[in-house]
Amino acid sequence: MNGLTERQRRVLEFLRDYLRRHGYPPTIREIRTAFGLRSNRGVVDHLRALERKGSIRRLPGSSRAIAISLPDGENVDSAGKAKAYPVAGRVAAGRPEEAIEDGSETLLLDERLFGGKGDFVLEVKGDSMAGAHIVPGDLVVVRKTASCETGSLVVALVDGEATVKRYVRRGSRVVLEPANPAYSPIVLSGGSASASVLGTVVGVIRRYPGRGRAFSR
Amino acid sequence: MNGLTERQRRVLEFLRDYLRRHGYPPTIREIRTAFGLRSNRGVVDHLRALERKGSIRRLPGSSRAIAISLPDGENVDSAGKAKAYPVAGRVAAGRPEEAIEDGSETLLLDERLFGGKGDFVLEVKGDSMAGAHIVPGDLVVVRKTASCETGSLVVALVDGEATVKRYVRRGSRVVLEPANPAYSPIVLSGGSASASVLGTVVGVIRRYPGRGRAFSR
DNA sequence: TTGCAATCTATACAAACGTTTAGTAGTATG
DNA sequence: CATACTACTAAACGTTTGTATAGATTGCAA
Repeated sequence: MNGLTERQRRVLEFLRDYLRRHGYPPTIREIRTAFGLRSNRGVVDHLRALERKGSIRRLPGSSRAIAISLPDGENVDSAGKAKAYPVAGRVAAGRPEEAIEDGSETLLLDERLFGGKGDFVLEVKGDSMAGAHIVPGDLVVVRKTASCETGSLVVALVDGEATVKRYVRRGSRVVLEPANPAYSPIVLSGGSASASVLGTVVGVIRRYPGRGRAFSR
Repeated sequence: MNGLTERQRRVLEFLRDYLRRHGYPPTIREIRTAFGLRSNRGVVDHLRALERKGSIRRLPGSSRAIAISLPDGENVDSAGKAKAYPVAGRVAAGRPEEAIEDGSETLLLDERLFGGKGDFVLEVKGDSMAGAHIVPGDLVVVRKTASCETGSLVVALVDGEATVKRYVRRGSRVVLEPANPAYSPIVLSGGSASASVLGTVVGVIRRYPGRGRAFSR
């Protein structure tokens, strides 16, 4: 289609990726390293080919001066933005929704980290998920998902309390298992509304005690 | 407002305009010429101010390495500020300092979370710290500290490799212990330079696999 | 077989580029 | 009144970076 060789296509892909991630194009040496080459010349050849075929434009003699035509309506946005996550409250401390409406706080995180819509943050209270390397005090990033995959961590509302559990399908049943043998699993019967899944855990943030940490609840 | 001065606002505007037009950011000398300045220093001051105020991010020492966070109003504001952490590379994959200079990426995190100076981010590779609830793929936030408290987690450079260990003082000796019995502890003899502590782990960020996660290394 | 294009190694060099030090002037802050 | 921040000049420094030269290797087509 483009008349590009496989190798050239890959180099172009790398250029686009780099630009998207960094906001500026790579140097020749960076490209060289990325492809494991030992000489600049290989890269120069590829760039020349790409320019000849119209995929890029270059400003000779100047660093990083590679203009890449991005596909579609993609922006040269790049720099990375922070996204504000509402901090809902403590897991096992009441309905998080209420806490969200309560407004209070938001947490800024790089949108590239989790980058979903309608995500929120909860602080973990109990140690029922220590087996899954989630400990009290951790902040979990929760995504309101319609469905859950088996084995994924979820935040569930059980008897009015929000807790972190592992979501497991056993035949026709759905079981919410803690990762700590000291706790007992919860069976989600189909019709009952005794427990509901609020969302999937997509991330964890842990802060170790120390000076200079201002964010606390 | 962003808290930018009129002059700084114009420089930022120029950066955006240049990027839109060329596809790559300008050099310092190009900015200088555009504003009719006679010294690089004026431009450097503006760029430093813009970076301090969160409008741009830079990769020190490298040409045209200015990442511009675009939409003006949508910037980091309101609740708090985001801080840019350099992503150094992988723990147990070479000297992180080199990786930082290598440039790569930065990660934006709420300054209230860890909020220190000279912090950087590493991706954990091995499972030597699973006992401390740090698993492969986790991002650790590292602070360059002069001294360490006993029992705290540190990133140490051992035989040219960066690894996460627990810092323990045993009488006159300092021992770097893994939290996984499969690995053996390392004794830091006073005079020897076989291992050095890069900094203290002040945070952990874990991302669970899923769609819509763009940030990967 | 010859020839060409693509891909790559190795080495070297000059220009481009970011950074620094030292210093000046204006303005706002407390 | 001192302190701090913005905005700039001037000159110099050291490195990054693109480019060039001289090859080698492979695959494919004339």
